[in-house]
Amino acid sequence: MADATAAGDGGLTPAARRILDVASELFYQRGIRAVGVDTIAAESGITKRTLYDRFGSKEALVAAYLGARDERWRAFVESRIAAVPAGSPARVLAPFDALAEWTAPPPSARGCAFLNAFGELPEPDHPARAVVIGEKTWLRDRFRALLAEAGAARPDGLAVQLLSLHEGAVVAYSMAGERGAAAEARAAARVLLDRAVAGG
Amino acid sequence: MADATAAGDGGLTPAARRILDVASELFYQRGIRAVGVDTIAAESGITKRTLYDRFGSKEALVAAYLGARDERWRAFVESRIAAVPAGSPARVLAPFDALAEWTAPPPSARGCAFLNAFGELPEPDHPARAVVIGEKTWLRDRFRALLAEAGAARPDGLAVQLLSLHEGAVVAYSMAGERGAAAEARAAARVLLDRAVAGG
DNA sequence: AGTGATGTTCACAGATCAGTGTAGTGATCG
DNA sequence: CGATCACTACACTGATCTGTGAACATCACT
Repeated sequence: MADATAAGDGGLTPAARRILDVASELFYQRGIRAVGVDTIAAESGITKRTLYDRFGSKEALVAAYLGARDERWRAFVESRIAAVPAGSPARVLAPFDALAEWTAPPPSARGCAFLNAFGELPEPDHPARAVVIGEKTWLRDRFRALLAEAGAARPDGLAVQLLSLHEGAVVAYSMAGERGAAAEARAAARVLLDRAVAGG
Repeated sequence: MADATAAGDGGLTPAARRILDVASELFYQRGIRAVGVDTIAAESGITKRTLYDRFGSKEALVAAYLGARDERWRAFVESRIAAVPAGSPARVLAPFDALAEWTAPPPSARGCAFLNAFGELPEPDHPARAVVIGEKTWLRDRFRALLAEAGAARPDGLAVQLLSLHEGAVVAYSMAGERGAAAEARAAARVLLDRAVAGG
């Protein structure tokens, strides 16, 4: 049971964990194509042989990086949704609270990892593509469900509007340096939501 | 006066023009780092020597690509702004009309070239970075000016909201496959605008 | 005829890329 | 004991990367 190689770490061996951690940071900060496997191996203090024994290819490592990030982000958003009492229309705005928290302290200025990966990996069959597309469609569907729950009018269209506000706020934050973008997006979302709930 | 090497083509020689056209298409479709100068030279039927004689470096070619695209895009937006009579609050929405037109026919699905470049080129001193950041800040400032012109309340904050809606619509379109994202974003922007002009 | 700009051809440098082959170490488990 | 697993060490392949050097052709203009 107290298996050192698995359990509690997503089934990753210690070396695989280090590789994934280091690769995640490097991919995010410098870009995916800009980081070579030699660099990842060197920075994580693990041999390239082990990297390939654990992940199989750079493509698969990239997919693992984005998959793990996706999982963390979804859990974070869900926690902020759960923090708002069910039945309250403000639940719809919870993803904006999560975003505000995420953009609060460090001006990392590297923006959305999924967006960056999307721009860098146009190959339709790249294993990471499904992950990045899944992340955006998940958020849209999440908005849609929350809107339906709140009894908002036209939940499909409004979900697209809220998704746009959310994604655009990340862009405004990272590219235009708008530190208050998440708060502004939330305020705009509230206006749209109020209208749709009150029956405008 | 009838100088064949300059005039009417941004001062580009015929070979430079071909290189820039081919490189622009390849950079946009496949990503900047994914396209080598050898490929650009081969596909444009021009030698690598000429490429370096005209542009100096790949970095500079990338900057030229984004600079030209920025210029075209700004002119396109300005033309749509000019199409709305001055004094009409709907002028503020003109960039959304431009976006709707741009996302209308082909599901190119490669999204915003500036966003993609931003994700791919984190180096702070890359000559293309100023261009991509300039594009986003320009649009924000344009929104701000149009809002001030329309007498909207809180033009600074609203400009960030409209910028977010605009940029997010591109993301929703390219990544989540939302073909109606531009129209939805425009509708949301109108709600926000009406409120700010009527004095909500 | 002379000059300068434009472009070609082709070889080459030096680095970096993803990925593999082989051999060996130490620990754990049945 | 023997097998398996996780990992190291290290050399190596073949491709691709950005960028350069040198010699030559073509054309326009003066």
